[in-house]
Amino acid sequence: MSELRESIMRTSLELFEKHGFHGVTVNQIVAASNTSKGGFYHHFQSKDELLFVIHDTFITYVLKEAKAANEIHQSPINKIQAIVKAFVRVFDLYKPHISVFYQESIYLKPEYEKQMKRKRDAFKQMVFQVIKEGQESGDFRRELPMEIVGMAILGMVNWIYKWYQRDGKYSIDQIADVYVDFILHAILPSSSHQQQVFDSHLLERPFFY
Amino acid sequence: MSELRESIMRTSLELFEKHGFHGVTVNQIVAASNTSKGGFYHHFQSKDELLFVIHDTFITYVLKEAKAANEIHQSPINKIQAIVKAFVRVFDLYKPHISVFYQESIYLKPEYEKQMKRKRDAFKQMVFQVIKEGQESGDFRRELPMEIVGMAILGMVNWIYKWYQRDGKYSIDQIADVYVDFILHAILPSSSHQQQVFDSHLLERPFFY
DNA sequence: TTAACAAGACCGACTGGTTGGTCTGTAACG
DNA sequence: CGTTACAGACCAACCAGTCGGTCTTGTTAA
Repeated sequence: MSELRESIMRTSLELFEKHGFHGVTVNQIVAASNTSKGGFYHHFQSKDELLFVIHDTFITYVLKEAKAANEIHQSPINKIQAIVKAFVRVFDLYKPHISVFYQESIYLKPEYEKQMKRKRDAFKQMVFQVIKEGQESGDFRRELPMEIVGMAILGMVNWIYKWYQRDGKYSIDQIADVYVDFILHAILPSSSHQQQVFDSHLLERPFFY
Repeated sequence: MSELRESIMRTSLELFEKHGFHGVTVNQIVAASNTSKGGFYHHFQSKDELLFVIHDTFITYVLKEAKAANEIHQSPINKIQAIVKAFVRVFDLYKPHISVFYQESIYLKPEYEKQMKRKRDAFKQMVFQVIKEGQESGDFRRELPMEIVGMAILGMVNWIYKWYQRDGKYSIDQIADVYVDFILHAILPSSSHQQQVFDSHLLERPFFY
């Protein structure tokens, strides 16, 4: 790919994360990328396209990871574990993308917005499906409505972009493990706790206990 | 207070929620509020002040509710239950405020931003404190780091603004009850589950079980 | 080897439209 | 008659996007 194109993306990502899409002008972007208006508009149709590309980069990755996690494992317990772990880890790789994604998605042009919605929904449906399977197989508690549990899980993970910092107190893997433990305790029947928790990777990696 | 001022706030809130702060011009606001530039700037110093007032209205309310819930109850279990319930219910009352709050807070002017941060932090600290108390008293599991658990809870609740709809499948009280159940299962020791769940209000209001 | 040409990459002054905010005027009210 | 509440024409700044032009790189043919 083009050197300059990559540079513009990296630079604008930082700027957008700090000041928001509307808080950054194209002139600022080209200045920070050591290029010009001409250079910018040679590689991007518009400022909006730049916003879209940022969105697409990250959501495409998440979707791919989730599909892989879903196919590799059989039981709902292992599936949800793998999806959550992969999902949480994404925040270490793509935090700037995600910040922009959630802060500015409202400003995507309709055509772009449609594409995003399709991919977002595909991911959401995968999570819902796993929970449903788990409830039907009896691995998960049946008392809790699948949709609310699903949104609770998506919410607690998505919110990570608001507070996670790479040099913070906890590593992304520690956070992922706590989240998995938290979620499994919440959705597994009480009787299977002991067993399940000890089966999980939490014992293999006793970071902070 | 002034009739017009309230009208402007209501109207702009709807517009901001739908199109974002930058997607709405002052002219659109005054048109939708049946007033004029003069009317607007008679009541607000700037468009930014309007954004601030929206933020402040909601966060002040949340803080008040949380303090009340915290003072009324003694045990960490009841406290966390009450705080979560109150917190979730806020999304029914103030969903537009909250949407704007989380989407556009990045654009607050520094002076406004400072005030917001103080109140947000105060709320966060209350949640952290309750979890800490619970872990120290042995009511909550001690294996999970308080900060991560706290952010998980804040995240799953905060995310509600992305999907909750008043005329949706589940009422705000149902959602609140599921969240409380979900959280308590996650943070209570396994042994106390049976007991706790039956103690909670979940049995008093068997909506959908 | 090199001159001629083409095409893509990049430059930056300029513009047209938009937008937050101001200012002068006026009507209602007490 | 002064003060508050509002109206609406106006303005200055800003900003995404354009456009004519230059520079670089690759290709072809003599």
